[in-house]
Amino acid sequence: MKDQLKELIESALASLISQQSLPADISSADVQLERTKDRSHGDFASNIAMVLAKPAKKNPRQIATLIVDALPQHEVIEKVEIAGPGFINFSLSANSRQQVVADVLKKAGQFGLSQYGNGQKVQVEFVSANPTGPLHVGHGRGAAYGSVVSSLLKAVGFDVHREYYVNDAGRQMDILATSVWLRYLEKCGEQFTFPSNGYRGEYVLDIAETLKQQHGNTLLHPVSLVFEGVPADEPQGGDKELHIDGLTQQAKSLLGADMYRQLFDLGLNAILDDIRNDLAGFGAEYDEWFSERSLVESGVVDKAVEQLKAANMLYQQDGAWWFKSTDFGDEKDRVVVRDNGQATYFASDVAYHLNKFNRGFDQIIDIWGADHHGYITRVKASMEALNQDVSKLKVLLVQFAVLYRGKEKVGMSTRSGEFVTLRELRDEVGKDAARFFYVMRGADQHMDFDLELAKSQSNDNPVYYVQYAHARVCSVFRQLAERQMNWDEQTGLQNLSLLTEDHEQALFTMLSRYPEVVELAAITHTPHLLAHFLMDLARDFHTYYNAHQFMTDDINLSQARLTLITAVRQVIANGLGLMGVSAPQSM
RNA sequence: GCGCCUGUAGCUCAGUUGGAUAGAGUGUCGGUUUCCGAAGCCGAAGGUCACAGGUUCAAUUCCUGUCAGGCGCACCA
Repeated sequence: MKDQLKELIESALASLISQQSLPADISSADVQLERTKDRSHGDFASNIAMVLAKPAKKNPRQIATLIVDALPQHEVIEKVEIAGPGFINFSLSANSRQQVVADVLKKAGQFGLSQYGNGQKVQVEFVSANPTGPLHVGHGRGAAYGSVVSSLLKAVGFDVHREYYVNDAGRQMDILATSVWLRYLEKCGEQFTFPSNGYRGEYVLDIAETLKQQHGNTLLHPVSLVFEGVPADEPQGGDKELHIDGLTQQAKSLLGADMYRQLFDLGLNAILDDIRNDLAGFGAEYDEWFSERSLVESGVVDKAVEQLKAANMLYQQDGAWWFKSTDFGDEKDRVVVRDNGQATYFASDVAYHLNKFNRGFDQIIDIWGADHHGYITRVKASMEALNQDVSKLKVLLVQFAVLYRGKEKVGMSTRSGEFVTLRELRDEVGKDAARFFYVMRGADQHMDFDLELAKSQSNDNPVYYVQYAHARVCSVFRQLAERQMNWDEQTGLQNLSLLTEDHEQALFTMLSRYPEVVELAAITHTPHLLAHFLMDLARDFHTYYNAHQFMTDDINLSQARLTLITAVRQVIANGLGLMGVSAPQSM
């Protein structure tokens, strides 16, 4: 519809240019056509006359008149008006406004999908939380956002590959493994002070219990031996980092490399399974779980470092290898290999991103928590240094949701184990409400998440409002059956012209906007537009419901109305589907 | 100190990538049910779009500065 109008304007411009009424260097990209906010301004408005005022050296209303006169006749247009400073307002014909209902019913679940992306390959990486503990509500926003962005891109024709980067290498995982072992020692009856920097969550005890069931007391070493030569912990006037690293060394040497690896994997797999499970239950599906350890152990990380060296992008200082990221606008250079020979987290990130580029994606989207924004520059710098096309890489930041319990702010710390898990949120609020709530706000908006409110299941939560609209249509059809009546789609479609009420016209407009909203939300990575659209559509439906009877004495009118609300139900279902929220028949 | 994000109704947030009279939910106040689900609907009140400049036909939107809040600034992940 919009495209049709645009073509008409372009052909008007072309004929004006050929008549030399307008200068020739006007590009069709200048043609902007927008939905009007106000019904009295018609359906679409173009500001083209005002944009052209300067280059054409004519006043906008004069240009608008020229364009309107040159506009070809077409059945979709009911009326064209020039208004305000030079807007050209288009009103669509009743016939073309109704057309959308037939379109919705015909395409059903496919309505709103498009081929905009043309099959381009897009990789979307999201959540990627360290497998050192269960996901908490902070990860929930990234999970909801990432999965809806993926669905939207898929809906508009991109070939989407969703990925979770598993940080299963590195020091944090060693600390987890060490924590598990120490809890195991406690279960074996040993007594000592748990390291201040260890993982203290309940889940560590569970894994330790599994370890004990599998291995009995065979991994038991006396505490005196375990703590022998280990630097003091912070509360004892020492350094907590050196303390925990010392304990990790003890674990490795006392248990041996093979046994330590078993212990390590037990913890890793237990937590990773939990995360997988959790995300699946939250409606966040993945195509691939990409292991950092696989990059390290297959030498890909070392290779990436070598490539940087070969490109003359590294230098050695104080025993470490530094990447010249300042050459690419970073505020300081970054260490890639530490003086102890260990590669940094950044090194594997370079390798991982290089791997993404090598896999041939047209677009690479990283969705990170806002606390990682400092990494954007250095990661992009490394790809630039390795001659990759950095414009393919987009990093989308998701701001933090500050948790409240009523008026009270909820503190969060993974180490101390005092946090609200995503699973807890799901159990109490439900997947639907949680997802809708998270995605309802722009990702760059710092949002307040009130757990009390989300748990309350009150109508403060807009997801019920939208779902209720869907259920309400279903209810109408149940009522229809009870009255021994039925719905005839053909009769309905043939009588759409009877739907002349303002409420009905408003719904036509809303339905035809849906594909535009999906496309815009997809390409600008802003799923909250879809959430807001659904709330608006639901409100328009509820208003309509209250104002008019669907089952009237006039059979043709009734059939037309039933056809309209069936289309409304379909679009709500499609929209909720993209958001990963269910569309219940009754509530 | 530097960087990123944010500042819009009492509160939570939209604002179609510069457009016409700045919107919704919630809260407050008032109305609404012989009728398809009242988880609904209708109305009222509520604004210096943080502040000050600049860019142009037009600025909540873009630029600069100031103020305020969040988050980062490791040879941690």
